[in-house]
Parts: sequence; structure tokens; C-alpha cells
Amino acid sequence: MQQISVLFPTPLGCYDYLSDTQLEVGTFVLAPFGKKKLIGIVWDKEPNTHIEKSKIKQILEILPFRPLPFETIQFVNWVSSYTLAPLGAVLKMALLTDFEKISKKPLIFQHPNPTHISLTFSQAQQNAIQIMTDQLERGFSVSLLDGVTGSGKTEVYFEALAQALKKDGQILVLLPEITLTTAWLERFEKRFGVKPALWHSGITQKQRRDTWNAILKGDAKVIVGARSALFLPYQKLNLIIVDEEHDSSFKQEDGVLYQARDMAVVRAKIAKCPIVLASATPSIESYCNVLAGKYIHIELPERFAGSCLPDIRLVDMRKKEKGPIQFISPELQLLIRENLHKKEQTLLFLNRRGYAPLLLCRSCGERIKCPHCTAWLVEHRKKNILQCHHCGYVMRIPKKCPTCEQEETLVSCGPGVERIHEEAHQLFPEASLSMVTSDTLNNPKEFEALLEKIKNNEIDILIGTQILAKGHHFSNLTLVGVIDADMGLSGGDLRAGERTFQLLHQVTGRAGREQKKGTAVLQTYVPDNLVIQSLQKNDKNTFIQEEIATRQILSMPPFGQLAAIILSGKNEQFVVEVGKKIVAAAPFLEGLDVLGPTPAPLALLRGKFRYRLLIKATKDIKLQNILNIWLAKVAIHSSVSVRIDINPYSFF
DNA sequence: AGCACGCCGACT
DNA sequence: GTCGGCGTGCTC
Repeated sequence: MQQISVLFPTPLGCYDYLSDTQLEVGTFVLAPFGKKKLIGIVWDKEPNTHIEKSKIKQILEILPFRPLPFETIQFVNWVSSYTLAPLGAVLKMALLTDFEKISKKPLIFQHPNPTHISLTFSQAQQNAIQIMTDQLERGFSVSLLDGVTGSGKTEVYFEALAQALKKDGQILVLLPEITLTTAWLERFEKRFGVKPALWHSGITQKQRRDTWNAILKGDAKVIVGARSALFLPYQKLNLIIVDEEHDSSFKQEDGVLYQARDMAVVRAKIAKCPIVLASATPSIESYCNVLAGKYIHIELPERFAGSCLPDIRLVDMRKKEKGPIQFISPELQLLIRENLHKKEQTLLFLNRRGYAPLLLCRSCGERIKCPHCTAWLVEHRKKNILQCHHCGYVMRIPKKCPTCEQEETLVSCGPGVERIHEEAHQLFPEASLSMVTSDTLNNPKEFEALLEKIKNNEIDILIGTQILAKGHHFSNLTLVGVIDADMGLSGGDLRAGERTFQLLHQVTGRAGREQKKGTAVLQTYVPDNLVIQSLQKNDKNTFIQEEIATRQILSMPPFGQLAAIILSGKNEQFVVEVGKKIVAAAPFLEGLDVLGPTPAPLALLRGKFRYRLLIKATKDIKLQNILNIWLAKVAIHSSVSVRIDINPYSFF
């Protein structure tokens, strides 16, 4: 009889069992756990000698899968020790929930053909391709592929991918969920003749099982997915590509808190293969790694010097004339009118869903809040509802103020896209408008139909949120109006400037392509702000240098470490108590600062009170070790949940 | 996470 | 007297 360690996909650690045969690490087993039978994995851990022999149960069954690859096991171990999430919670991301339904007949994934078509490249592009393909023979390395829109970034990494395909093994491409569109997939299919294996939140359970199984068997060669694809059971990885590496959606914000771009680098290290991080606006972190000599910097210049870049104009909203509120400035109106005459398209961008972010009572000053969160309810006039964008709470728009009960006193404050749509319609009644947000798009088909309409010039003015900014090229779109360029700059977020720069660079980049010069308008109240100035001058370098310098002075990431301890629970008093206890138990250590507890910006979310502690540490401190020892000493009331966010992005 | 046990309030 | 609320503790 052997005693072995088994890990289940539950938020716990390893448990020991007895088996009459020697089982290889990675073996899938069925074992009794409490009152249930669970599928678990024989884990890479010494059995626990302190456990009472009578407690140890027998394995029930050995399941007929090939073992979970050892690299996946190493990766799960690494992610768990880095994020401090329970080992089993990380394993859960690598497994299916319905193994029993895996079909006996495995689905055939056709191999992409590296020589399906061949393209010609500029000298700069050839150099970039050469550098990346050279890395394929050298084990682990990180390359930052830094190329503006129109530099042929995708085509260039496709060539590296083609070279990697010639070796055996698998290739993983990570994309932000929003970029995983038919447009990207069509480009892939055009280049390689077949579709890649897909992994994202939208695929069906059956597709999930087939794909997972094909990856475990090594049958799926190229896997394109959102961040969760990182945890799939690859047999052998040849190359990892992370496109739009700066995109903040790579940071998972619930469950296990991890940064998929950073974990992808770790995964490549384990696989001893190269990784390419690609972006038109790379993250500060990646630039710092280039400066530190850790990443290879591959720069791609624009193919058509200067012509892709729009002319960016600032509209100073502080000088706005008196009169009825207009969110579209006269300057922007003029440009739209010109564009309508030229029969060219305009995009009005505002990253805010709904009609107005807040409903205010003129009589008593009441602002209508969500009953479950510390947030205003957003007015969605078309649906006649008020909605909480944090928990989904919905109510009808009331006729009278819920507090003072006076009628007709509620006024909408601030703009959302619906309101911009309304204003644009009043200003340009003859134009054909279309508003695009995650609310108006019900399914991918509808989205495709809309893209088709845009292509066919059936729409003059598009009004939309982020959803329009990413991954789509419209050849007749020559004017972009950013309604509120300052949005997102406030809030004291560490990455606010960087994120705004990246988003607005991308959005303004939608104006004009190839032969048609575009124009972008930034409506701003802070025209002298560094982000706004850098965008206007198209001066990425000054912005990055300043941003890096600021972070260095403040010892902020990547020059220092941050961790958030997030406490939540239904009983506010218990939550605060736990917070105070944690602070009281904090170790006195040079270079370690503990801030808080403070109520989180959304102090009440989904009916739970939330408090946060922020831990600042110098780079030399082993933060995870410290946190483990520290938190183990604190008696935590079981109704309070404690979560750790290593290197937090959101301060909510 | 799930699940059971167990101890207090308000109902047929 | 029971039903059920959730606080507490356990799963090899």
C-alpha cells in the first residue's frame, strides 16, 4: 500500500490517499472526499506523515486519461505560490468540470499549414521575423514586439508562428477576449488555411471538452484563447504569443487573481520556449524589462511613414460657451458636418454605457444609489431602467423622487453613449447613426451584421464604447471624436495615465488608414496634462519616460511591490475587526509599509462590506513568504473572506 | 467551496 | 414543542 498526495479542483490543498499500485504524478483518480466522490490528480508532493492512519481512505478508481503533463503541475504550483491562491483553486482552472462526458471519438483538429500562402515583407519586418525565429532554437526568451497599428504586427508574429509550426509541439496565442473576433480568425485562416483551436468564455461545453482533450493528447497544434487558455494541459509548448500585451483585461479580477501576461512568461520559462509580447502601446512593465535587459525589444516602424497617424486636435472644454449643455463641442460638430459632406464616417467615443451615470433630484439633492453597492445607478433611458454596473441590480426609472416623493424633479447628470446618440441625432437628423455598446449587442451575429453595414457605408456616425475601439479597421472612418478624454485619468489609480494613453491611442488610431489621413478630436478639461499632450504630439517616448521616472521615484511597480488584502463579509463590524487584527500582527520590517484598513471605493458590493489593506514592499522582500507567515498568525472570523491580490491593478 | 452539526428565535 | 437561520469546523 502506497500513501500518495491527491489534489482536487476545490479551493483547498492536497489530501492523502492509499493506493495498491504505484501511481505516476499527474494520474487522474477518483477518490472519496467527505460525502462525495471527486476527480483529483496525483500530485507532486511528499505524503504527510503527521496524519492519523485511520483517517486515510483508499483511491476508488484510476481514470483512463494520460497523466496531466508535469509542466502543467509545475505551473499550477508556481501560480499558487505566487498569487497565494489555494493550490486546488489554481488546479481548477486547468481541468474540465465534466470529464465523464468526454466523447470516445476525439475531434480532429486540422494542422495549420505554415506554407499555405507566402507574403512579402519589408526589411524591418524581415528583421523582426528573423529575431523571433532565431529564438525558437534558443529555449526561453521574451521578445517585446512593439509596433504601431499598420506596422503589420500580426503578420509578423504569424511568420514566427509558421516557423514554430515546423517543429512538433504546440503554440499558444493569448488575446484579450474582445479581440477574439471573426476578423482576427479570418486573418489566421487566410494565412494558415485552417482555423485554430479556440478557448474562451463563449465556446460550448462540448467544444470545451473536445479542445481540452485534443490539447492533452497533443493533437491540437495552435490554440488561440483568452487568459484562461494559459492553464490548459499542453504536452509541449514551442512558442507563446501574447497580443495586446498591455491590455488590462489580462489581469483576472475574480477567483484566482493573476496577471495572465506575466504568468505566460512563467509558463514559457517552464516550457523552455520563447514568448512574444506584442502591442502598439506596450505596458510600462514591459518597457522596464526591456531597459533592464530582460526582454528583447523588436520595434516595427509604420509601413507608410506618417500616413497612418491621424491629426490630433484638442478641444479645451473649459472655454465652453454658456447655454444649454452640449456634449459635442462646436469644433467637433463642424468636423462631423464636413465629414458628412465628404461621405466619410465618424466615430464618437465615450467609454460609458447608458444614458447618464447618475440621476439627481433637483428638489432634495438625492442621488439614486444601488441598494447593494456603493455606486450610483446608471440611467438606461432606452430600456427605461436604472442599473447598477457593479452587481447588475435593475429598477424601473421612477416617476418621482424615491426620497422626497416630488414629481418631475429627477435630472440626468453627465453623459453616457445613449445621450451622445440623442444629441448627435438632434444635431445631424439627416445622418444615419448607430450606437454600439455591450448592451446593444446581443450576439456575435448581430455584431457581424453591423460590421458589414459599416463596411458598406450604410452608417455615417458610430457612437460607442471600448467595444468599437479594439481590433476593427474601417477604411472609410476618418474622424474620431473622444467625448471625454479625461475620463479614467482621475481616481488615483497607479495605471490611470498609462491606461488612458493606451485606450485613446487605440481609439484615435481608428481615424484614417493608408491613403486617407484621419482626424481625431480629444475633448478635455485638462489640455496640459501629460497624457493628453503626449497623445496630441504622438509622442509615446516622452510619456513613457516620464511615467517610468514617476514610478521609480514613488517605488511603485515594477520598482517596488504592491499587494492588496481584500476583506469582505456581510457583518461590517467583523470585517473591520479582522482588518485591525491583521494590521496589529504586521511584521516590523525595513521596506514594508502597511496602509489601511480603509473601506474599498465600493465599500458595499453585492451586499458585502469590503475593506482593503495595501502592502507596499521594496523589491528585495519576499512578499509572499512574509504574507503567509503573517496571515497564519491572525485568527480570522470565518464569516470574513480574506483575499490577496499580488500586484493589484484595480483598487476597488 | 460544500456540507453537517449545533445552538437560538418565531411559528402551526 | 418543531422549523430554519447562519456561525463553526471539517474534508486525507
